[in-house]
Amino acid sequence: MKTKTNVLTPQELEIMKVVWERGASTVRDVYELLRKKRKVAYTTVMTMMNILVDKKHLQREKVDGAYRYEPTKPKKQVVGAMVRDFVGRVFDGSARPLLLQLVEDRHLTEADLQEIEQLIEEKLK
Amino acid sequence: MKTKTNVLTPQELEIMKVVWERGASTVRDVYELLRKKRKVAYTTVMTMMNILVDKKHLQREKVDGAYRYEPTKPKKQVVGAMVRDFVGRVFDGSARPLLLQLVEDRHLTEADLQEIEQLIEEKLK
DNA sequence: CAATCTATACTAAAAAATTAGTACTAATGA
DNA sequence: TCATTAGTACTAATTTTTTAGTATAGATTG
Repeated sequence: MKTKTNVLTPQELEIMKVVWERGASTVRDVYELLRKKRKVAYTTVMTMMNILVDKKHLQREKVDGAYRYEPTKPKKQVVGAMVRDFVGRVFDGSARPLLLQLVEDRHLTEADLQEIEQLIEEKLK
Repeated sequence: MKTKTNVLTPQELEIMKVVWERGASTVRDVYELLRKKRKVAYTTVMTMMNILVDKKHLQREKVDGAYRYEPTKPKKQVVGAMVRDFVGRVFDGSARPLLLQLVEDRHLTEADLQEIEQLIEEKLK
């Protein structure tokens, strides 16, 4: 079975976020955490994690009888790919309109804006 | 059939982009355009456009026998919602890390950066 | 050791997304 | 007017995503 995009689906992302945060984890670890937020079956989490192994987002190894899953790629890299995919699809690949939207769109505090400004100045230097 | 997210799927977005660009369009209009880029059946486009009517992204009216479909909401608004959804899912709702990524991530020309800086300055004033 | 619990494999099914075929109707052009 | 074509309705298949049940093998404990 071939996947169309190499980008994480929402549920896959949800699990990856847990594993990035916790580091190497068992299905149970992830299950317990997700369970706090919503109803989900243990086996569902396992299926998802195994799909993520298929997709090379996780790798697993047996430690003391139980499998431990860990990310194959750092979060930054995967999220970066997701951002590029999103910018590609929604803004035809140009980040500028997205930037403009974000800056306009009052989702940022003054401190945020100042930090961005700083960064831009550094870049422009 | 209930949809989980109210956000456009990739294929839906592809069609919406055409209709936002062209304004009120027939299935054939959209079909011809998409066809230039990839193989797709006329009826596929129609199905998608009717799904988009169900989802209230398009509305249609009969003009001279043929249906013409037009967006119910401006592109900016829908894309804004997509950005918010994305930021919510990927960055837990905070736009700042996305901004930082984009600014760092060499997808921007110097001119882009200057424009953003301008905007930020205005905002901060 | 038998009962129980845990992790995993195997299986599968519902829901959503994507794609498209077939048949019917209305317009049109010869 | 009749054959052809364009538009539409109706229907449905395939793929992907999401969710989860059942069975089994190994560990655990009373």
